[in-house]
Parts: sequence; structure tokens; C-alpha cells
Amino acid sequence: MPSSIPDIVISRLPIYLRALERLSQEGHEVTSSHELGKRLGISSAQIRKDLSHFGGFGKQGTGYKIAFLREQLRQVLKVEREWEVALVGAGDLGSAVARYKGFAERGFHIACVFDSSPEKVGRSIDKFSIQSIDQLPSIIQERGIRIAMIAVPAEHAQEVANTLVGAGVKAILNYAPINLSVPDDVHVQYIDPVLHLQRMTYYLT
Amino acid sequence: MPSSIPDIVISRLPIYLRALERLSQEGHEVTSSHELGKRLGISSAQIRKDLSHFGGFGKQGTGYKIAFLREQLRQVLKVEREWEVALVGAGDLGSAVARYKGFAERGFHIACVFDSSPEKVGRSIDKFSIQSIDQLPSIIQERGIRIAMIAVPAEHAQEVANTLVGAGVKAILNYAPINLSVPDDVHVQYIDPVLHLQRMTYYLT
DNA sequence: AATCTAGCGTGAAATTCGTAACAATGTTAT
DNA sequence: ATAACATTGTTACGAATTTCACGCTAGATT
Repeated sequence: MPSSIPDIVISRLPIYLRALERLSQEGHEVTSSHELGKRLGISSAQIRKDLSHFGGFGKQGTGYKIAFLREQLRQVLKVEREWEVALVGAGDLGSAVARYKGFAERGFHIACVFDSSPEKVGRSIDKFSIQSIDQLPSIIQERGIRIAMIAVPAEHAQEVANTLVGAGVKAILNYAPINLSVPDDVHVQYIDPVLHLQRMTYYLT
Repeated sequence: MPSSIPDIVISRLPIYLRALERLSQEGHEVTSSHELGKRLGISSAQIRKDLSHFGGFGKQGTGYKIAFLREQLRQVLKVEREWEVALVGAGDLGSAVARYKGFAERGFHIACVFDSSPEKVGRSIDKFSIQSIDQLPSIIQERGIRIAMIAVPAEHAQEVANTLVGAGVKAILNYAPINLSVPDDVHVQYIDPVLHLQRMTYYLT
């Protein structure tokens, strides 16, 4: 394993993993770089090259055993374990995120939900009881939580990020439509569906 | 303007636009590639180069007038107008999407909501009355809708996409965790928050 | 008016990324 | 057993992308 694998390669692995899980569900047991590539709209050469960064997962002549490759990718991505995630913001967006089943189904458990509004603190969303943001640092530190999602208005997102970083969070999924400044050792990913729409309107005549 | 501008450049423009709108809200009137770059974690040279694909929007020595640059980017991206968007799927995810205010605020109006379940048809989510998917082609064609969002289970996403494409949709924002096959002239963007989380766990020790 | 400074636009250089091609190797058919 | 075939892992190449560096212009300063 080279000391540093390009970021862009890492970003494709979850896509491969997702496709493998789908293939598995459909009853397939083996696949090839060609089949995967066709499904994903990615060249077979790229898939082979990406995977080869981590060692030989396939067999010449036969392709890849799906169960095995999936397990290897899970380990590379460190998603063979379960992760606890903190959610900050219990407004419309935060509530929707809290209720979304897809996180837990795929190994990311929402461990706690915070909001700054005294009205909301103490209420519940599904099984989650909303806690005051004042308690965020101590709770996150105690439970050793490393991943958080931000679903607060843009005006407060940076402030929340600072608090999270101070509490030891190292990965942030930001739903607020704003770029965050964080230390180099903290990872941030963004979700803004409007951005995706705007990327497509350019091409509409 | 070169005949073909790299996709990756286009994909950054909405990020610039979002930052400009924020700067504007904060009361700034001019900015520079350095200031923008610092906010976004992008090099100033890249910002200048990206923008220069579309003509000289700045002034040497002084930078960019925010209001002007914003308007130019809006026109380039074709988001100076309002767009109508169809939403397919009125389950948990679809309902959350329908209720999200961020789309309309930024020029994307949900024009109609479809679901295949007879139970849901006729009910409402906020102001949207859920319509049968059988009526999708005629409604989309009549209203000339070109953009759609898919929020149905993965199993049905491809089928829905085919229907949408048949009805004339040219841009799809897919919330289902599956890759879609569509003709070359149809654009697809994906939203899967779990993918983003998995991209970050790799880096957690 | 002359000088200075900030900062854009741009061509060239450097780097990163993707593709093509092929040797190696396992599988299947005869 | 041998031949024919399929498909990986990898290297070498070419394309795409980013960064560098500098000429040039607009405004600020003296």
C-alpha cells in the first residue's frame, strides 16, 4: 500500500461498494471490472487501477468475488464497524435527517441530537431526545464521537463547527449551504442539493 | 468563450455563486480571487482561471464587483430564471424534500409531486397534492418540465428514470442510492449522504 | 504627474489523472 | 493435455487539470 492514495480514488470506493452490495442483493456472486464499469459509467481500467492500490482483490481470468471484494472495501473504508454520529440542528432539515433510516441501515448510528432553541430541548424526534447545545462538548467527549452532521441555518454553521472541532470531532457532514473553515486534520463534506441542480441547468438549452 | 468548457469548471461555479451571495448578504461590495479562495479553500489562480473562461469579469488592480459577478454567474448557469421541478416519490425522503424550503428560495419550484401508491395519491404534503405516477408523462409534457428529482426506493429508481426521460426530462437529481442509466443528453446528479460519510471514515484513525 | 500597489488574465510548466495495451494467469472446451 | 478465452494487475503514455509567474491595468499616494 503506497503511503498516500489519491483522494479521488478514495472518493470512488464507496460508489464501488454500493454497487457491490446491490449486485450481491441481486444474487450475483462474482463480477468483473467490465460489468461494474458498465453499471457505473466508469471505465474498467479505472476500476482495476483504483482497486489495485490496495492489493490484488481479483483473480486473473475470473474477475472479483463480490462477497470478498465487498468485505475488503469495507475494511479499507473502515465501515466494517458501526459509527456513532452526532446531529446538530433539529429544525425542518435536522428532523428530516434524524428520521432518515438510511444512516443506521448502513452503519452510521445517530447517537445524539442537539439544538440551541430552549423550546426544542427536551422534545423528541422519533426515538431521539433533543439535547441542549450547551451539553454538546461534554457528551461528545464522553462518548468519543468523531463524526457529526450540521443541519443548522448557514449563519450558525461555522460557530457550530468550531464547537464540534473543539469537542474532538474529526469528520463533519455539512448540510448548511456555506463553506466551513476547519483545521487540516478535520474532514468536511458538503450536501447542498441546489448546487447539484445548478450544475445541470448550465447544460439545458 | 471556448466551445466546450470543462465539466469540472462548471461544477465549481455554483460554489462561487453561493459564496458571492453570502458575501453580498454580509454587506461586501467587492471581493478578490484571494478572498474568495480563502473562504472556499481553493487557490486564487484557479478561481481566476475558471472565471476567465467566460470573459473578464474583474478589473485588474481592484478585483470583482460582487453584484456584477453574481449576475454574470447566474446567467452563465441559467439560474437567473426560475425553474419548475417534478418530484417523484412521496415517502419519508420525498416528503422531506417536498417540505424543504431551500429549493424555492433559490429559484427551483417544485411543480408537482408523484407517487405510485394509491393510498398516497390525493393526499397532500404542505401545499403539494400527490398525483398518480400514471399521469406523470402527460403532466410533465404539458408543463414542459425539464428537471426532476427521484426519491423512490432504489428498486424503482431506474424505472422512474426511464419514464421521466420518456416524458422529456433532461436533468435528474437522484436521491436513490443507485446509479442510473440514461441517454447521453440527459444529466444526472446524485445525492447519497452515506457516501459522503464513507469518504471520511477512511481518514479516521 | 509620477510612482506605487493590488490584483486580474493568461501562457507555460508541473502535476495529477485516466486510458490503452499487454504479460501473466486462471478457466473452459475439446 | 492443449488450445482458446477471459480478465486481472501494471506499466507507459497521453490528456486533463492545477499551479506558477509575469505582463498589464486601475486606482491610491505623494
